[in-house]
Amino acid sequence: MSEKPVTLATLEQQFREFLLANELRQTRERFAILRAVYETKGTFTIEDLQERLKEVKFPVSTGTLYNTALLLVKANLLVRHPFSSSTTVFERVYPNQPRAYQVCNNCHRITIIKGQDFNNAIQSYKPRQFTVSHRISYVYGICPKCLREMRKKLKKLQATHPTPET
Amino acid sequence: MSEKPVTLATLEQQFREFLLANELRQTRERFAILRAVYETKGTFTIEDLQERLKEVKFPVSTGTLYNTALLLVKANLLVRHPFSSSTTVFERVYPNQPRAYQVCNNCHRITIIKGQDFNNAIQSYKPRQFTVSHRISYVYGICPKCLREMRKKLKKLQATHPTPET
DNA sequence: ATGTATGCAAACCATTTGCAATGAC
DNA sequence: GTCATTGCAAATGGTTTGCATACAT
Repeated sequence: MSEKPVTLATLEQQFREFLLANELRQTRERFAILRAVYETKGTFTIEDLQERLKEVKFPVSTGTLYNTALLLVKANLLVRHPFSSSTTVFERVYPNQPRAYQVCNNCHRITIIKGQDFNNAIQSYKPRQFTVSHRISYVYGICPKCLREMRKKLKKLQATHPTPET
Repeated sequence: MSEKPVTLATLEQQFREFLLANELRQTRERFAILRAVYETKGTFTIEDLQERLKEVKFPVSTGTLYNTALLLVKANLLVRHPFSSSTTVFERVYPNQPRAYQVCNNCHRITIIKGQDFNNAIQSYKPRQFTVSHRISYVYGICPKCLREMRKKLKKLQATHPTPET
């Protein structure tokens, strides 16, 4: 399957086409932000991005960052994750390889699922009418560590208030 | 496969066990909120929930709503969606049937994917070590309507600034 | 030249927090 | 009776907005 690790040039081209199609301008800021997104491994917040851009000597204002993040999401180059409640968590899109995240609802630890079989299964869905850009899956549950802790607590409590059944 | 439409009683039981295991109290508010979540079809915000609870004559304060929403997420009874930027969008968990959403990044229209084949594919992933509660997938892309509009615009622009290639 | 995008700082509003009062245990 | 939970209202801070300036077209 298509599995080549997308280059920055490809993403820039994609962004350029998007801007063109929507009659938006190709500014230095927008491409600097795209590059920063591309170069950031893993998830990040707007604040992280702003810091990164300062580091590479291309500081961008907060307003512009929010505005551009919105554009990048529309251009299918950036995803918003459902993690955290206060600050929005973003991550760049990996068009060729669908991503799956395992999320522990108790400790909020997040793991990227590697298994190719799972990813292939997700890839297999081909909707009519809808032009797919990328796919993201979340598997929610409890991680082993938290499960152990919860069981321990439950046992302790059952010792205090024993139930008639078993 | 397991496909029975979960009853409120089951969810209450699950919540009760969660509260017990975490040494949290079983208050009227918490169960009223669980019921409101259960009875709300589709996605909703905290504000929506608060309105709903007012309607059923069980008004709950904002702080409590946020607090309980967090607990319900931890208890695997509620999911947070990655939609919208300002207000968080929630939806109740459907433990037996994995959910998939088709999201248009341009107009933000969201469709629930029905196809059983896709859902079965997602179900097939069985991680070792991790206790799965539920699975959610998002297929991002462009809906037919937006695609048509973008193509129209592109064509119009190409007429104005013709490129040498084709 | 024209008008959109940026920077800056103020405004907004969803979410969080603190404290006194309530109610689960 | 004890202490977590609630309600209320104020504080917080992520996100949005408005306007003058810069720059892509």
